[in-house]
Amino acid sequence: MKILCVAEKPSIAKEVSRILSGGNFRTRNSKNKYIKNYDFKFNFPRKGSCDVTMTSVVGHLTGVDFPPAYKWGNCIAGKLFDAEIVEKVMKQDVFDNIVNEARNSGQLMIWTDCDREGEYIGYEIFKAASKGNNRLAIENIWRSRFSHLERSHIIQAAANPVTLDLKAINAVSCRIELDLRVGASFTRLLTDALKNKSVIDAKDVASYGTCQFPTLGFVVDRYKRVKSFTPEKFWHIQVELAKDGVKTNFNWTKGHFFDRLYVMNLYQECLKHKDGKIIKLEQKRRSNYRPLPLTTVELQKDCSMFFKMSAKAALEAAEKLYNRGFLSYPRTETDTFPATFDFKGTIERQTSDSRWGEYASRLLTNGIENARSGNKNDEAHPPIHPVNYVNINTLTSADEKKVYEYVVRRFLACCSKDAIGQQTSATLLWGDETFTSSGLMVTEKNYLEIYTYKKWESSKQLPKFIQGEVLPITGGIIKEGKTTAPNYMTETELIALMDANGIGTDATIAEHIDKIINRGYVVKEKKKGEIIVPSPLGMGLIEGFDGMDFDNISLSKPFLRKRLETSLQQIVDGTTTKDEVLAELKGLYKQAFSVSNRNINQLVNYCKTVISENS
DNA sequence: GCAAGGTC
Repeated sequence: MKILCVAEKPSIAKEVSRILSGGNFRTRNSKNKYIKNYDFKFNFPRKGSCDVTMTSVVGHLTGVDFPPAYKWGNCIAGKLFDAEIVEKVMKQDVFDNIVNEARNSGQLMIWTDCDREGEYIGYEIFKAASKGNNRLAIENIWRSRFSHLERSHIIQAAANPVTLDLKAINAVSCRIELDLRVGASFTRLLTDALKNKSVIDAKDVASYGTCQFPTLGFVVDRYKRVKSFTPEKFWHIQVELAKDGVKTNFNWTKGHFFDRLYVMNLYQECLKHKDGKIIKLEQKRRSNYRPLPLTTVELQKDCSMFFKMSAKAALEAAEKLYNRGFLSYPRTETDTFPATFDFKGTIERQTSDSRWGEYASRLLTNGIENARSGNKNDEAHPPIHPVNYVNINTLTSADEKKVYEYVVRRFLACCSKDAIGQQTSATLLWGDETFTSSGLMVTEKNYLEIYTYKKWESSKQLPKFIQGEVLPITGGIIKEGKTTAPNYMTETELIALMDANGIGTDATIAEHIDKIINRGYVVKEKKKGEIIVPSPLGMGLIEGFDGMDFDNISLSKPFLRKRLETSLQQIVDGTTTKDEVLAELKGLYKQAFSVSNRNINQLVNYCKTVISENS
């Protein structure tokens, strides 16, 4: 019996082949330069000794589009909500390889990632394989379930296949259809209308996407909050006292008030007392936690914050390092290491480095701390970690140097002890009011020694107060402050917002940000750090849509996309169906489209006004 | 010329 195994990407095909064959496999090339076919023997408990060919695709095999009758210009944009959709092969050479290899195979086994998209890619592989071999039936397809590449886990997965999950496949096909219909119809509507009035160049496209616009919406929303902010004054009491020649400031436990007179009255009462009394002294042990295992989103947030690197550049650098075997797979949502993870071996490979090698050695001698466990798991990939050692001086790209060093330091930090400090705090009673002051002493830096990006330092120490002691107040004043505007959006914050609202995935968040930059909807600006602000066009589009009278929905906010995500999960869980979700969400977007279509001139004129006001 | 999702 011959069994054809197909993974989602070349690296998995190679590694699984190596494990199942015990290293004894033959490699054949395919027409695609990334894809190899591996032949070996393996004993499947259900079939006995089999000839296996293991190969892979490179992500999705097929894409969707409208038939020629619905080409841009051939029909009105609104028609696209109910137009026929055709599937097209995007990578013919990859597709052909599956067709060929399936011809004389008695069994197909899918080894794609254990997530929703992986299930759908499995279905695409099945369809390609059936082209070459019509004896393959979907209900007989083996689907392996594996979440990492540890040997015994892979052997287990090979022995215990399940069937393809049609519910997950339907969920993805629902997403694909909705994104295409909504994206294409709104993009054509916007582009044609804006071009018609010369708001955008003839060569430009004004795209709408279910992820692009909520992303743009976040940026516009923040920008408007900054611009419309009016500071408000507030008042509070601050006290200073001196002991042993050391002056210490105490802060009011009541915080601050916006009513000056009220604060004034309390202050007047305080002033009747010359002395204050230390009524409480406390010593607390403080921990500063080592970081969680690294996900893609965290990597991008940190690289943006620490190195001013765009999310896209960070992911690209990590991908290059992965392709040369230096880092593990860089697209992961998992922040927990598998129980079998080889921490010792991974740390040992870093001991020769001149920057962090000594620390790595010390960890090995003094004991590796168990990494913390987060609560995210994509069931497909482990957290990002260094695989093989590379001296960063030999890397040519500055981004790659930074990303590799960061991943190593982050990993070593994960295996280190938390930082420990002692916090001393004192409470002072002055008249009827209480005030506090505290000092921090970092006693053990631990992970902070290696994770140099983060600062947690000792503050000024408190003098040795004594419980109950009465000390003269050397300064008690009313201080005026004012509320400050929120800051402009940083890329780090934008990534966090998208992640929290389910806009995009670990693999696509960076692309969405990049896209709205390339469309000219937002720009990056240097202003004490890098910020992202909307362009007049981006402002105009969001405010234009927000000004329309939709029925309880918004085209610029993340709610609809989030609702889709929730519905997709319900399809997977079996509590609803693809048809129901499509009917509901397509209906909502279709309504919004017809309102937009009616008011498109208003939107265009509005964009025009905003642009001319800002030029 | 349109989307978002995989991956190289």
